[in-house]
Order: sequence, then structure tokens, then C-alpha cells
Amino acid sequence: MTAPERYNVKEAESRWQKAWDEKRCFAATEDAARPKFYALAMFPYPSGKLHMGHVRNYSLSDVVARFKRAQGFNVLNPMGWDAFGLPAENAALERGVHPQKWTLENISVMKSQLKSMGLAIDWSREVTTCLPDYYKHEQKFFLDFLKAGLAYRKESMVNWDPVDNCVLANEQVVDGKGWRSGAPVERRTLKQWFLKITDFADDLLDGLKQLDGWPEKVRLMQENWIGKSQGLRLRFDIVNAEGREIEIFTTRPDTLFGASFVALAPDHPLSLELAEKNEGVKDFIAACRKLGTSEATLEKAEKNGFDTGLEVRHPFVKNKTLQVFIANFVLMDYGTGAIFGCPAHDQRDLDFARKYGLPVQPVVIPPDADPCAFTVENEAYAGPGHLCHSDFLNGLSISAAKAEVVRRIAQMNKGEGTTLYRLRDWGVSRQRYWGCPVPVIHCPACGVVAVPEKDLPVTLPDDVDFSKPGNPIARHPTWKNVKCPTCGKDAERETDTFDTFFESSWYQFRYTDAHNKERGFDKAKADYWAPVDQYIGGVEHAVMHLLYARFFTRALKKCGYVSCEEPFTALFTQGMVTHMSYKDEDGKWIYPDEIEKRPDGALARKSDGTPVTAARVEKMSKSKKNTVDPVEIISAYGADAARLFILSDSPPERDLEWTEAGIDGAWKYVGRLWRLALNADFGGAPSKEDEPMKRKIHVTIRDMTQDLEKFHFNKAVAKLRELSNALEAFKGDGKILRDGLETFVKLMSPVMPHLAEELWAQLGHKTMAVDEKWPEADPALCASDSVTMAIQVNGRLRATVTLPRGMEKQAAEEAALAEEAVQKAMEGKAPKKIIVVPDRIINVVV
RNA sequence: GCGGGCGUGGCGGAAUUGGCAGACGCGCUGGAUUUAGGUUCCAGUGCCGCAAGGCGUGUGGGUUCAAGUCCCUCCGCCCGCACCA
Repeated sequence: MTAPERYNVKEAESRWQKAWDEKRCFAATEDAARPKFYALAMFPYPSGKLHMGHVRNYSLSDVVARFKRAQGFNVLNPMGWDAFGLPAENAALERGVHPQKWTLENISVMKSQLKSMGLAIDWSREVTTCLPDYYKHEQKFFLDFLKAGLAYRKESMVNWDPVDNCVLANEQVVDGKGWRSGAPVERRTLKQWFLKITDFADDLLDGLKQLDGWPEKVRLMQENWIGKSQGLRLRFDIVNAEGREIEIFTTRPDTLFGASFVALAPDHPLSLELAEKNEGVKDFIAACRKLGTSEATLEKAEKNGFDTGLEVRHPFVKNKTLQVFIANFVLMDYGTGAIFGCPAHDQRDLDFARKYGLPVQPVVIPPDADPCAFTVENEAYAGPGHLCHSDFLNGLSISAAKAEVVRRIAQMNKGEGTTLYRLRDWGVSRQRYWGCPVPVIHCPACGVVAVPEKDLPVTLPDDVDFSKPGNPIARHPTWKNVKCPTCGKDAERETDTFDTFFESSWYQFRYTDAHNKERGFDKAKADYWAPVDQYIGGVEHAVMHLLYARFFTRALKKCGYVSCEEPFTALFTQGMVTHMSYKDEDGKWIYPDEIEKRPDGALARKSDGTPVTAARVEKMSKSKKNTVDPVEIISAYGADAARLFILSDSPPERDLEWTEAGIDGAWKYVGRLWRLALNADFGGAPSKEDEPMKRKIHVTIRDMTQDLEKFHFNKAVAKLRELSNALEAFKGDGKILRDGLETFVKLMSPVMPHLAEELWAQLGHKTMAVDEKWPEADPALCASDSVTMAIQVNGRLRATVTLPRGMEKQAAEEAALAEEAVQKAMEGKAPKKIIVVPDRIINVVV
């Protein structure tokens, strides 16, 4: 092949990117005359480098945006930066770079990387959350929430590093120690800001039912996270302490007769009270606090308890008492911070009871079990059944027993049935510099005072010192010193900043009016674009980000900012990008591009030839050194090839394994398409291939449209390849070939937009492919009049036969029995039964 | 620990939702063309078997004329768990 016949990817891709840019193809404006479509990909944290996960995410959203645009929708497809967060502070600590400088530089690098992907993004709406023109509006929202009773302060637990004197994120706690100082982490209480997401618990739960554009699994996860449960609040009388009670919460009141102990959370007020007089209790609580705040850590830790010596009376069994423990697995944040333990029917309680030699009495037995013989050894029974060993509850079902216990306890005035949520209020305070300042002032005289709106934004000070441990904003010499807006006396600014989920909870609205200086956004504009029609991002955000954004939208609605309740009508969660990880002789991780494959197939390090072993396919991460740099891929193969591979290899919701072979195959296909258009000969005469070709074209339009609607992008690409294979082989009417190629270009355009433009031009057009309408399938052309049916004998395939579509059952049976292979398989026996599924299959049972 | 998910050829994955398992691609094998330019084109390719045929969707069982798909059992891997984003 000669040089001019090669596709110059680099030149062509940047040329078309420039052309789209100059024509402002993707700039969006409100237009009441057209149906709108808001496509949104989760915005990236500007870590400094685009990674494959981003490329996958934005390839997916780009296909959606381009496809919808071709279908005639008024599409909004914006992009921005989730620019506050810990990594910027870490860079400051490690390299002495100012977080703002580091962040803005990263953004500029990543923006140019993103641009090389050729995305159909309206860059004029770019938002950067760490800039005051963005965060000043969320300060206003916060003040509104404060007025609306949606924000408040309370004590809550944090991970405290006693050496660095700072609060640690869960990820900064490694094996119970601070990642930097190595000092054992302590749990500490701190007064912090919270948003009342629990006010909306029921509403957020109900709203899930309407979200049928969301994956079932995400809705389930949110449902479980909200964790609505019916149960009983029950007050136990403490023995020998007149009038004192311990209030517990349980979702299993039916198992009350099987109770063998009561346990308090280490931070329960009664635990703390006991600690004052009892060194043992004090030490035990201190030990519990060493565990940190992560729920996973707490629940994985070995069950430990401390016998307080207190006892409580069983409400139904006279003279029966239960020992009171303090236990490390009881959470202060859930219920009342105290439980009763029924070991036979709860695994944690059972583990605990076995450890401390407490009785294990089954009170619920499986449907057919013998009450006398049924015992629980090391596995708690949490299944269905009926009650036994439970006095007046014997024989009742679990649900009837629950109701009866609640009724009696209420009658005794010792408690009441309650609905409880696992969901806790959203703690938004962070003791960090690189976040949006909480706009309040603490006045010794007036208390907490909101910063007056005219004084917004409260901007971060630039001159901060990262050389000392702790929160630099809190020890800034002047920043926090202000006059109280109410009384004018000396007061101090709040030094907490917002959780970065705050910024990502409303950016979908900011995009609708990104440059509004007065308000976060204009309501009419937000109402035109919102809610987002298709949101795309990683499953790792299934619960928190998505729940916070749903809550925030409701809170904004309550304050009159938006009309919708749900921010995201449809959600798609993509899988991770994985890659083989490699180890060298010493067991150290080694980058894929440091490796070569030798002729015998063995892997070796390029530099010195030492052997390398393939470890396993896993999520791309810097620590495993199994990352592939998208920038290098795009510059070597082009954006289209990268997009094609990413979209074609795996279904988007599943993990995608990045392989050299895969991107190579995609690259070859790009070249092949280019030659297909270049070498096309439109002079062909009509032939018998024409009809099947026409059908292929229309079937492809029909199937591909459906595949794109359903996010089956890998299948859509397979259909594209089938069509291009057919076009390559086609030797018929040149007019049909031209129609086929032009249709093909329109269909491939969302996947490989640059090449589509190039081919469109090659086919002689002066217009742009991006402006072409999505083709429509003609149903009449899709149907063929014959169909291949499978013929089975006793469920085994013995023959296939081509029959007219819609053939009568009787005739199909006859055609099947006429087959030689069928007769052979029947071995002369008479058919007992013949099942005919029209146009599909015939099964002869003998 | 709790919650959610995934498992089909050598590999990524299809399978109209109970109806021909393996579409499409990667890889591999053989051939052709060009041979320096990440070539291209044609044919074959689930496994066992010379064949007839048999066996095949993580494991074991069940329902059915028919199971990758429905039911039960077990195994393996992955994700989230409230201060990473």
C-alpha cells in the first residue's frame, strides 16, 4: 500500500475537532420548540491525569449525546471539575504546592486531554467547584437550609490523629493508625454541621419506586442504606436502681423470650456515666475508641464486651434478669445505642454469647422442626418459623408475635412500636482547608450567626501554611477574626469547610446556567433542562453521591430553587477498567510498557531481560502499576480507535479488560473502514444481492437504534461490523452500495465521530456527518419471507430447514418429518407428540 | 460482619428472556499477495473422536417436550459501608 492511502489519524482528528469547535456544534441553548435531552457524565476530580475510567465514562456519555442529537433532541452535554478535596492538600503537604495552583494546573492538563477525545461537549458551560463563582452559591444554599431548619450542629465522632492533631478520613486510617504519623487513631467527638437528610428518609425511599430508569441494584442499595425498619423501643428496668431504665431498640421483638443479655454502645450515655466511677469501664471504652469510625472495621472486629455488673428485669418473665454489657459492636448512631441480645437468632449476638458463656435459647423454630429437639450451635437461625419456649407467644408466626409483644409492652407503658431508619443525617463539616467555607460566624454573645448574604462569598485565604500539622485554615493568623454581624463585637469565623459531596450535589443545576453571577442558576433555565435525562458514572457512587444529590434537589425545591424532586431520571453505572498486573523477579509491581514478549512467549523486562510474571487481571491502579495512559493510547491509535475498543469489548455495565490486542484490533478496523470508503466502486449493476443488502441495511438501522437505546453498545458495534462486512463483500447495484455506506457512516458516527466525518467527506459531501439525521428503518424492508427452523428429536437438534415465514403448524410438522436426518433419529418409532413454535423450532418427541 | 453484583470456547463477549449455545471481535492454524514501514486478503477454528457420534454455559441436584435462561445447594471473584472521590 502506498503512503497516501493511509489514514492520517492525528491530522484528521484534530482537524475535525477544530471544525466542530468553530461551528459551535455542541453549544446548547434553550429551545422550547425542540425536545430537550440532558446527558450528564459524572464530573472528574482533577487528579492531574486522565485515566481509562474517565475515557470509558465520557465515551459512553458521548455516544448518548451524539445519538440523541442525531435523533433531533436539543442536547445538553456539559463538563466540569469536582475540584475540592484531599489530594490537593496532600500535594501541598508533600511537595509544597499550593492546593489552588496544583488543582488549576491539573485542570488545564486534563482539559486538553479530554479535548483530544473529540467529545460533543458544550465547553462554554464548564464549571470549577473550587472557585468562588461556584461555591458562593452553595454558601447561599446553606444559609437557606439553615433558615429552613435543614442544617444544624451536633456532636459526632471523628478519627483523631493525636500526633498530627488533625481529623483523619477513613482512608487515612491504616490498620488503626494515622497514615502519616503512624500514631494509633482515636475516636473523638466534635461539634459539626449536619444536613437533615433524615427528614426526607421516607420521601427518598418512595421516590425510588418512580426511578425506573435506574438500575435495580442501585435502587436496592439505596433502599438498604435508608434501611427503614419497624421495631420496638423497649425500656428495661435496671435492678436495684429505682426508676432507672435502659431503652433499647429491636427489630425482633418476637425473640424477647430468648433474650440473654443487654448491650450498650461504648459511647452510650450510661456507659460514659459508668466510666466515671469504674476504671475497667473507662479502659474498655478507650479500647473501643481505638477502632476508629468505619462501620466495616467495627463489624469485622472481634466481638468484645465488658460486664457492667448491672442487671435489668425481663418485662415478661418474673424474676428473670439480664446482664448488661458494653459491647463494641453496638452502634451509638443507630436506634437508641442499646440492644437486647437474642443469641439463637442473631449471629453477632451468638458469637458474643458463646464468648461470654451466656445462655442460648431458641424461641423461633423452622416450620417443621421439633421444639424439643431444635438447638442452635454455632449458627444463629434467622429464617421463618413459629414461636416456642415463649409463654403466650407459643405457636404464633414471627409477625404475629412481633405485634403481640409490641401491644403488651405498650400496654405496660414500657415502650412502643417505632419506625426507624438506618440513614443518618449528613455530616458536612470537614476540618480541612481545601473545601468551601461554611458561611457562619461564632459570636461569644450571639452564638452562631449566619454570614449576611451581602458578605458572600466567604472565600478561602490564599496565604496558608502547610508546614505544621492540623487544619491550616483554623490556625490562620487573621482570617477567622471578624466582627459579629449582629452585635459588632469580636467574633470568629467557622473554620470547617464542606464535604466535597456538597459541590457534586447541585452541579447538575449549575450547568444549566453556568455563568449566572447573581444566583446559583436561573429557575427557568434549570426547569428547562433538569432533570438530567441520562446520568452516567461509576457504581461506586451508587449510594452516597446519588443519595446526597437526590436529597439536595429536594432541599433546593423546598427553598424554591427548582421544580423537580429527582435530579436524575435515568442512571447508568459503568464497570471498572481492569488490566493485567505484572511482577518482576523480586515480586515488585512493574508497568506493562516496561515489558516485552519474547519469541517463545515468555515475558521479560525490556531494560535487562529479567523474567516477569503476569499476576492477575484487576482494577487499574497506580499502586499495582497496571495502568495504561489514555494520552499515549490516543496519540498512538487515535481517539476513535480508543473509543471503539472501549465500547465494543465489554457490555458497559461490566468490567472492561484493557488489552493491547484489543486496541490493536480496533485500530485495524479504523483503517479497514477508511479503505472501504476509499475503494468503493459505485458503478455496480443491479444483482440478486441487492434485496438482501437492502434488508441488511435496514435491519442494522433497526437493531442498532435499539441497542443504543438500551446501552448495548458492544452489540451495536457488532452490528456495525456485520454491516461493514456485508458492504465489503457486496457486488450489486452501486446506488445501494452508496446508500449502505452513507447509512453506515451515520450509524458509526456516535462511536467514531472523527472517522465518520472523514468518510462522509470521502463520499463527496460538503456537509458534516455530525449534522446528519439518524436514519430510520423501513419495517417493510426488514422482513424476509423465509425462516430457518431447527428440528429436534427428543430435544436434540437433528436438522434445520428453511421454510416460508408464518407457516401453518401442520405443514411445518410435515416438513420436519420429511427430513432424512429426522427419520433416522426417530429410528422408525411413531411420534408421541410434536411441539411447533412458529418460525422457531419443531421438537418431535418419540 | 452487613449490603450489592458477577461467573458461557484459549480470550472479550452474543443468545429475540424457556426454543438451533458460541453472533461480532481478539488470538491461533493453513494459504495468497506484498515483502521492511504497527501490512492486507481468503479459508478454518467450543472440546473429545478417523468417523458415526458424544460432551459442553463455575459445582451438585431439580422442574420441563425443551434450561446459559426457572427453583434449590455449594464454590470462586469483585464492589460499597457514611471524612477518598
